[in-house]
Amino acid sequence: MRGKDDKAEFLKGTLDMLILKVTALGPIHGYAISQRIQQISRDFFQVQQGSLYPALHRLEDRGWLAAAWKETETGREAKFYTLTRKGRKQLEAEIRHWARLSDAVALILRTAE
Amino acid sequence: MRGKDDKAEFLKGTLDMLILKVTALGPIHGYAISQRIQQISRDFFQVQQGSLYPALHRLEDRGWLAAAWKETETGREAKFYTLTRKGRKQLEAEIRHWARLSDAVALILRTAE
DNA sequence: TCGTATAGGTAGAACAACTATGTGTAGGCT
DNA sequence: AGCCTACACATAGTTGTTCTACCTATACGA
Repeated sequence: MRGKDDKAEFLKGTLDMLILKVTALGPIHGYAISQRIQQISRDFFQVQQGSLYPALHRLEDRGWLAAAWKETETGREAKFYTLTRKGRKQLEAEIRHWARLSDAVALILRTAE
Repeated sequence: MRGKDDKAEFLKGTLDMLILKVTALGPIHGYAISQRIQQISRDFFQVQQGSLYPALHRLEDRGWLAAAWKETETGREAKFYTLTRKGRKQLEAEIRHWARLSDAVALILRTAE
């Protein structure tokens, strides 16, 4: 069941940016974040729970996300995460960095043999 | 001196692909690989020697690069690395993976707020 | 003679993501 | 009643890449 073709792992460092981006769309709880990332990426990314929750705590510790317990639409308790002002700045910085990085990679991959 | 604006670190996993790509252009020694990557990426990537040599040994161990001591144009002994057939396949796989991954990231970053 | 560039390398720390495992509720199937 | 899946949170321990910091040695120019 695992290892279908490629295992779609994250490049270390991208997960934080993607989580911040998804929370920028509105308050959302952890489990839904992983579903969203999977859906939007058309099943390319599958966020393991052992990656998700440590990442959320990390982002909260850094003051980029704020957490609060609320009820979901299905009546269950869940921790909803909101992007802080600091987190928004961080997200913008990470997006800029990603753009420059992927441009640099493209430059190298584009060099003819 | 370090930490000018962004420190241009590698996303873990990209360095191997970039090294393979540079060796695909022809036999080249380690030190020159790091120069090439820096030049082609317009100084975005700076390959530290503590990243470079472990990576080269890793790639050689996996059979993706073959090494041989030769003389440089300046008359010094250096280890020249050549991409093996297996390494070329690996490079192609990594490029495909990178394309899909950066597409998936773009999908998420593109979602409107 | 001293510093820089070239050329190779290792040791140890940091850190993120993974696998595996745990808790507990709710709902559906047999 | 028993079992499975989905939902929702979480931690422990391992793996692997990259980093900083350090080491050797040659060649060249100031």
